[in-house]
This record gives sequence, structure tokens and C-alpha cells, in this order.
Amino acid sequence: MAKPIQKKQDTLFVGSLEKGLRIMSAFNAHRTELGLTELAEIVGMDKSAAQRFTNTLHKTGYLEKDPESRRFRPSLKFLELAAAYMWSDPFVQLAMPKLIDLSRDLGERVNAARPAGTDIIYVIRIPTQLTSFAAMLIGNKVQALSSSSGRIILAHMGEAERREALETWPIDKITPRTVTDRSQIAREVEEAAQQGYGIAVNQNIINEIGVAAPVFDRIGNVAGTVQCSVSSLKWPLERVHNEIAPRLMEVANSINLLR
Amino acid sequence: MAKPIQKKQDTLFVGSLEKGLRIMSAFNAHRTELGLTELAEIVGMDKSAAQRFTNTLHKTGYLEKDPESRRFRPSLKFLELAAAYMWSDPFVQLAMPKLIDLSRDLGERVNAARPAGTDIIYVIRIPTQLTSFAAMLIGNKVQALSSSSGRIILAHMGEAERREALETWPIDKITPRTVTDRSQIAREVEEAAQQGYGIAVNQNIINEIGVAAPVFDRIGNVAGTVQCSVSSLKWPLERVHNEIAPRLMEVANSINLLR
DNA sequence: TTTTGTTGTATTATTATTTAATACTTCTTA
DNA sequence: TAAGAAGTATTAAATAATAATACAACAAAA
Repeated sequence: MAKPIQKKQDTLFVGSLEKGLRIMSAFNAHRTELGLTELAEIVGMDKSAAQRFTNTLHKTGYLEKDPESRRFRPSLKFLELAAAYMWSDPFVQLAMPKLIDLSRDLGERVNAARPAGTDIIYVIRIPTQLTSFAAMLIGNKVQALSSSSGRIILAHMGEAERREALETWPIDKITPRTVTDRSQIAREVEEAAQQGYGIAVNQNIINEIGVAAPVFDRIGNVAGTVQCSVSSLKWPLERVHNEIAPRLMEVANSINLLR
Repeated sequence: MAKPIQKKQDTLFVGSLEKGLRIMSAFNAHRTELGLTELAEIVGMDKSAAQRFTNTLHKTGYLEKDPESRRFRPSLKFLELAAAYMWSDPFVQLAMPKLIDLSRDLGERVNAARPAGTDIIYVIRIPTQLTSFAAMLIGNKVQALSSSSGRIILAHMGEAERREALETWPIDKITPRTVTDRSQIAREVEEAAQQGYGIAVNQNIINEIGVAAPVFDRIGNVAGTVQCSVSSLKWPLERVHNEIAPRLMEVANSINLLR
């Protein structure tokens, strides 16, 4: 406790910045508003440190502070950073107009996602139907193994990498129907590989079917996915395969990431 | 140059964090990818400093680095921060489902925005039609005086504050039709005050009409707006007033920010 | 109301961490 | 092929961050 576990023997590493970022990323779906002591515990700092970093983030406008409760929450500057990301991502730029068209054609929720470690992160969402708030959020993470996008991403990995992922990546049970049997998921991925698109039924929301087609970068990796989420009450699986999947593939293929 | 202009005689202020944030916010619509030297110039640091901060941001995963060009760009972590903001903002949570419904009813682009200094920032976008990329972006800023949202926000300010805003807030000419005459904008704001909603025609995109209705917080300030953007080629101004504005007001009024 | 505990704020001596100068390497382009 | 620009690595110096502690404000309980 007295000694830091291991020094970052890197003179180019600014520890203070990393700690500040840790404070920022302490906020999430379940931690929307945090007090000083609470925050200190979460990020593993003493109160003094948390105090200095929250103070700095507040002064610079990244954290709002409720004068009553003296608790902190993210400010709109968090969103400005998101816009900066969007401008920098060619996949987002290319996919956006095509997804809007697709959404109009299908009348269903259409999304784009990108791989991020063991998760996928949604980068575009075109909500047309009411669903959970999480399902409308840009920047939302979902575990890869339980999502249509994740499954088609795995399907295009190298053999070793895929095995590794199938064996070690996390699978939390999100709905009662979330598949946690890894060999079952392996079969789903295999099927995705053959079909050319991924499917996930009841994995994150019950009565929801997700379909995802891959977009490749110039070296043949899956750079992202074009995805559609529909209600299984409205869409029998048959029709999803016949009507939605081909459209998604078409759109995905039309997105060429030159660089 | 040798001496910093004024020291931050605040022992609770962590300068290193602030500098790191400056690097992050150097990225925007026009600066999507930056090299070390370039970045150093933009944020006003020497190369050494920029080197240490970019290195830290890279190691912590906030900046991607192209191994070829050695240039930096924002990573998906920027988007995760956005999701954290969304969860923390009750206005977003309440408005989201209502805007989706509204979007389906109108079949037009519906948005929500929040005031941010002399700008407004879009926090929700439901794109249904193709437009400029910027008009689909969450986190995008628009100068208040040229937007329907900004105008209805001004309309509900105190007298002194409004005058100040009308006299000093920036007005860049975005389109050839952007109104830069401040007394003209004052009239638009006056009209917004009487109607209960703001209008902006051709201000940010030509052939675009924006309409915005206010959502109030518990102390009567405009916490945000519910907004709709339509093509003036499709919607005569008359119909915007008669058909869209009332629907927006209705939705805005149904959003009650308890806290 | 008083007491007790919890959370947030302010101050300061100590020193670890950041800093900026400089030299080195790699890449670009003329 | 050479010159210039951009990125990388190293280091000595001291600034700026640290963490301990005391103080204040608030909330809950007696």
C-alpha cells in the first residue's frame, strides 16, 4: 500500500494524466453521479488525490458539480470528444448515409459497431423503434460473444485467435436466454462464417434478433459491422435470413475502407 | 514565453491533467489526425511536452497511433465517455423515447440539444433523411444565435443576459443566408418568445428549416430543446408552424425535469 | 439541542515526478 | 544522395504533484 505495486519505469509516462482519465472513466451506466470519497474508492486513490483531480476536471469543465450534494457528473465536454472521434473515423463517415437509407427501407433499428477488445462498441445507431435506453446509445459496449456483430468478427479471425477468444472472452448472462455454453457459441460462429453474417437471438434483449454483416479493412480484418436489430415477434427467423441479411451484406460490401 | 503568463496559484490544480485534456480536445472536425509537432503547435507546448502527453494517452488507449505515419487520432474510448454522459443526463433519458415516437410520426429529423455557453450542443439525433454529416452528429456544436434552439433559449433568458448575448455572442456566416445582423436576430428571438418556439431558416444548411421548443428545469431555465429540422423545399414555412411546432411543444411540455 | 460520524475542504513540508534541453534516429523530398 | 523535418530517447534540475493532517460542513442519531 505504501509503495506503488510497480513503477512505470517510463519517463515519458505522465501518471497524473492517467489518474485524471481514471476519474473520468469511473462514470458509467451504473455510476452516473459520484461523490469525492466514493470516487476515491472506485479508482483506488486516497481522498487527497481524488480531490485534486476532480477539482482540476471541474475547473476545466469536464465534470459538473452539484452545489447542493457536491457530487460530480460528466459534462457536455464528454460529448464533444465523441464528435471528434466521429470525424476521425472513416468507417463512420462512409457508413452513416448508407445506414440511414437502409433504416428507411427496412423500418427497423440499424447500427454500426466496431470491435474493441472482448467487446464491440456501437458507433452509429439509427433508432426507429422504442427499446431499452442502452440499445439507443452510441458508445455502448456489448460483450462480443453475445452479439451478432461479435460473432461475425470472430468468424473472420485466424484459427488460433478465434479459439483463444471462444475459450477466454467473458460471457455474462444478460438475459435468461443468453448462451453461456462456449461450444454452442463456437457453433454459432461457425454458422456465421458459412453464412457470411452473424446472428444473435435473445442474447441481450429478449425477443430481439440481431443480424450483422462485416466490413473489412484493406488487410482483410473485420473493421466493423453493419447491424440490424428486430423484434422476433414481428420477424420470424426465416424472414430475417431472407430479407434482412442480404440487405446488410449488400450495404456492408458497398463500404470500402481504402485506408 | 519563458515565464508562464500567470501561475494557477491553486495547489489543487493538476496542470499535467489539464495539458493532457488539451491534447484530447485538439481533435475536431478539421483536425482528425495529428502528428506530434503539429499537435505541439496547436496546443502551445514544446515537442517534449507533447511527446509525453501523447505517449501517455496512447498507452492508456485514448489515442490511436498509425504505425506508418506516426500520427494520432481519437480512439473508441472517446465514445465510451459519451455513453457515460448519456447515462448521467436525465434530460436525454426522458427525451429519447419521445423523440423516437415523434420522429416516426413526422418522418423527419428530430433532435435534442442543450445550451453550452455561446453554443448549443446536440445530445440526441434521430436521423431519417440524408444531410450533412455534421447534422447527424451527437456532440456537434452550433452557435446559439444561428440556431432555432439557441433562439428559444435566448427568448427565455433574463433581460440583461439576453441583451448581453445578442450583443456579444459570436455569429459566423455559415451559409450565404446566415443572418449576421444582430438587430435582426433580436427580432427573431422576440418572435420566438411570443410563439413559444424558435425558428431558423437557412442558417446552418441552405433549404433547411429548424424549429425548437424549450424544456425547462425546476427553476424555469431552459434546460434543453426538442428540435426538428426539415427541408424548406418539402415544407412551406406555413406548415412548419401549423404542423410541426405544435407537436414539438407538446413533446417538450411532456418532459418534466424533476431535478 | 447535542453528539457522533461521515464527507468535503484547506494547508503544507517533502520529494517524487514532471520538465525541457539536447542529442540521436528515422523518414521525406528535392 | 544530401538536407531538412519529424519522431524518439536520455538526463540533470527543480518545479509541481503528493499525501498527511487538520479543519469545516453536513447528516444522522440520541
